[in-house]
Amino acid sequence: MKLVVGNACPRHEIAAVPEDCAQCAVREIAVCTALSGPELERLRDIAVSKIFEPGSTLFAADEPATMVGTVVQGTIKCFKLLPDGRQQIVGFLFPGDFIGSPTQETTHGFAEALTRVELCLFPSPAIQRLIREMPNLERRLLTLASDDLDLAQEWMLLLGRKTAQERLATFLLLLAQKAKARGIADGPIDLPMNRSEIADYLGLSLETVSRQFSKLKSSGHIRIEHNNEVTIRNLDGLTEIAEGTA
Amino acid sequence: MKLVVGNACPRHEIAAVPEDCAQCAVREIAVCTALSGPELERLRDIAVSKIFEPGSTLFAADEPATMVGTVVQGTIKCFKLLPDGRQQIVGFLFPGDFIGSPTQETTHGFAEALTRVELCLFPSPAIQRLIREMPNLERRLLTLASDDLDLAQEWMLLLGRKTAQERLATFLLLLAQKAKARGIADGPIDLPMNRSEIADYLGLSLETVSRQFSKLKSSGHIRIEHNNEVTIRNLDGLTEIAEGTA
DNA sequence: CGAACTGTTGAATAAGGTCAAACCAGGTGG
DNA sequence: CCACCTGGTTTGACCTTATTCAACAGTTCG
Repeated sequence: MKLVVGNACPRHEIAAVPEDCAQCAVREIAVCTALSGPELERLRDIAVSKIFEPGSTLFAADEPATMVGTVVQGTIKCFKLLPDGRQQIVGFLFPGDFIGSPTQETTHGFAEALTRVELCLFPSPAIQRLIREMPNLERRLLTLASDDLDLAQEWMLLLGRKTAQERLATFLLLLAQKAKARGIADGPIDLPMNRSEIADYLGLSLETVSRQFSKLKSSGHIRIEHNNEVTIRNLDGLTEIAEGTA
Repeated sequence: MKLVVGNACPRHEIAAVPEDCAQCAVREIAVCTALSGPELERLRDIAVSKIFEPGSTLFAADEPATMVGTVVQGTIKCFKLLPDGRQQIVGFLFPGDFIGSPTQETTHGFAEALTRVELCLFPSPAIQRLIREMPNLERRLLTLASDDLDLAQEWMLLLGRKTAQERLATFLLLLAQKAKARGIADGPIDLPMNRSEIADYLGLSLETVSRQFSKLKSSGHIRIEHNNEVTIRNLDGLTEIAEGTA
């Protein structure tokens, strides 16, 4: 596996790259779970590891799509922009998530690192060749795309029809669920994004997000520590709020 | 190709089914464009034609996903519901569009016919077998899923960040664009859905949709006939409104 | 300590929702 | 033929929710 350092990454930040997929932190949950043996080796052979510092841009909209890959470490926000600067975050990506679309020629949105991010990248021409030759890989990508589509549609329901309170509750439950999928034990949920970014994900203003946090806190549904660690104290109650059945 | 009639379809409504894909109205734009010759024949062999009357349900949420297919005629709304009845339409499907996800075991939303709908359906087990054997088909499905995902994210931007006026303008431009893709010449756009359904797609109330129609009408951007035929009189202006640059 | 940042809270405002009445076709039946 | 109904739509008046603007608090870091 080759090692490349992102533009925004100072020399001294280069991380050690695992030679062996078996030791990879996200081996069990990323795209590569679809592969094993020689197929996995072929994928590893085209992989490039790249580090991005917090705040750095992974790609902008309407550029040629040169890379797709797996998030190994850190959190990414994917978003769309309106000409006047209004922003809608369409998804946060965590370790194990796949970034980029292997079928699209150009990017259709922006991606930015919220924390220090390590990516396991696959250059487009190479991955497209592999997809052709490895049906397992293509099936996995189709499954991922379908799941992403379903999540996006669930979010359309949230953005189109839910109240501010319901949106925040849904968001916290989603984070909890995603953390669980990554094998992170119950306990405080880490919020690698700030209030403004949560607002841009939920289609709200940052003040409204803050107010809704306060409400959930004072109603005893959650506890907040250091502004970026949330503990769910009443899962059922929070679920009812999220679904509008409270 | 077998012929099956949907529950809601009285006997006398059975339509003639084309024996030959070459004569199919959506041959040039549907999934099947990825295939030809013997592959196309194999797909046709598992296909089942089914008619749905306006208002009938194609499938509900959280059912086993037994079918996927192509819309041959008519318009479908796909939507999500909240327990209290709030509805978000996540997409309208027109002739040539693909419905259903071949990878998902259960449905994740509802689908309902807005007009008389003719579907060219592929039963799940059979299509999954074909996908395994025909990489062209799988690649096409991956492309479709990626495109759907992008549209869904574009809609998240609309639902999260656009004003009522911008939403309606964007909606009309989308319909015009989709009509064009189906090879329908410029000219009045047909609205097979009512104001309430447009509202449920745009995350608005039906009254707000109506008011925004009136505004676009009196500002000369559009003309409306019979409440369901819209002519765009100022494409550039409408585009500027849709993007928030007006 | 003070600057810069992020988050919280309050007051005023605006956008869109809700409720209700009027409108306008397209049918139905006297 | 025309009055009447009916469903969808439009329009108006009022209300609610979330936004905007603004002040303030808590942290972090030089």
